[in-house]
Amino acid sequence: MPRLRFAPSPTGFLHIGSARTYVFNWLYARRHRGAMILRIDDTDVDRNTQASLESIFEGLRWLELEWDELYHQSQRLHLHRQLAQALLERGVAYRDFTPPSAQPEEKAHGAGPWLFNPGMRELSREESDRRAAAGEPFVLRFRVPRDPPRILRFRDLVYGEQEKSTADIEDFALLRSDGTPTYHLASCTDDIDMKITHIVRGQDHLTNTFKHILIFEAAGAPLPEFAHLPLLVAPDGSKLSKRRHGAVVSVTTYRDAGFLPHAFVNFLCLLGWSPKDNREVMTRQELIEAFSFEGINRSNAVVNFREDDPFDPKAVWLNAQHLRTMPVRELAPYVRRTLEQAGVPIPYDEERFLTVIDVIRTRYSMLTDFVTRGRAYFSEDYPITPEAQQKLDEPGARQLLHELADRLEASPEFTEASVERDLRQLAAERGVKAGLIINAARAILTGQTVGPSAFTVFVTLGRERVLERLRRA
RNA sequence: GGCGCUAUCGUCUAAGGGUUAGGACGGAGCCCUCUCAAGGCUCAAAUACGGGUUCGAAUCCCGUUAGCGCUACCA
Repeated sequence: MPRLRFAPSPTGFLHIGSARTYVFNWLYARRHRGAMILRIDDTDVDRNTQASLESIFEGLRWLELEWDELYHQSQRLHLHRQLAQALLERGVAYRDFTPPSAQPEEKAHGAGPWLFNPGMRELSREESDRRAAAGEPFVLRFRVPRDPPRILRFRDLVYGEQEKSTADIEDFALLRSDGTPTYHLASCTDDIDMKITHIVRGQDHLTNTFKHILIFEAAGAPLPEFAHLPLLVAPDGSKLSKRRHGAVVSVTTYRDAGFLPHAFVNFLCLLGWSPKDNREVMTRQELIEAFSFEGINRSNAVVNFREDDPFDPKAVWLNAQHLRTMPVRELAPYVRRTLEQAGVPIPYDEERFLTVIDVIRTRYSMLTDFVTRGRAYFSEDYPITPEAQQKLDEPGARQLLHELADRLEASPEFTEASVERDLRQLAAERGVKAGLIINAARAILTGQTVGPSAFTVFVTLGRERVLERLRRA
């Protein structure tokens, strides 16, 4: 059974790129009936924050992609140290007593890459033990094979055959001088211990993978499959960052803007992945069934936002598609929650509520549209736009609306057909175009000049509210 | 600097030796129409550049350029 993991470090809010990584992991896990593991990689105590941790859970819960197991790396430090100790004992790791941050600028223009600190690889075990026992601080480094170097290879599920010489890999740190594990050590230790079968992560880890292979080998553990994902970038090709690009990179921004979690997931999937059959609007189940690493492409994907419009037009379009086509019964709870949060009343029983949603959702693209553009369908307290005001101010319009109210009240029925008949008859008798009354009616009934068919609006609102509003005109 | 990855319409992508290089979003237009959407139809829009291999290259190879990643006691 496949075991996948998503391992965010709680050093910032949940990033849209991280969310996509989670989605791909989840999709593969579900597709192959595997386990989805959420592991909080909180080994960098200086940068971890509680707010960030909460943002991750909040964001992931909103996506509605549940995980099966949860771990905190900080509670597993003993395992990391255990492996570090074993590697030291076996001689594949060594202590480096060089003080930190000696020459930061020398590296910048240096001719070759830094590989290790001189003298430290050759320290005898006795001297190393003695200095450590004396309390001298050290970092534990991996002794990367050098004489002769080795060619490391693996087959990435997305990027294909990869190889790199150990001559180009520095003796990376395993343990910091305060004894805490670095990312490489902690991550590999846990991946081994949790029996992770597929490591699916950002392409920024592609070259790190060689270090990880070294650790896996040294630990005597079988290699998992690796699949690296192209990165999400800003329109100028730079990587997405909160500082430069603001709220667009945070998943809570999409939630607050009225995206359906499901549509957002759909959008994320389309960034760097394709089912290759031209399908785009897909349900969760369709995504699960269609997902495979072969469909992932290898170049970075641009999230197409702008200063004045923070959302990728395709994301908005996808949201509209889902909003309009998903079973109305599934949509209703989201609409209800959105209205409740905005303090808008819902004067309907469940069935009527569904009908109203079904009528108005055909022109909406965001959940928030229900509280803004759809306000008049729920509340008596709705604004009249200037355009709508104009329709009402047409000569004779108000008088006609009042007359219409009387006729509708007297009419034996109140259906789309009957309302249309009554209205058109009134227009004919008064010698005006039906459009005049229709547009004025929509204006007073909804506060807007745009929306569903006016006759549908009449019936949707119900006779009582219609009469009251027409007479108020 | 070293090592690695990538390059198809503005954006997301399909085509992986033979297609008028396909679809979608966005844009323009037409139809429909009580408005606005939706829907239908149409248009504009791409293989980074230079070499090679081949009867034939977006596709394979080399180079250039550009972007990105790694090169930390961050992850």
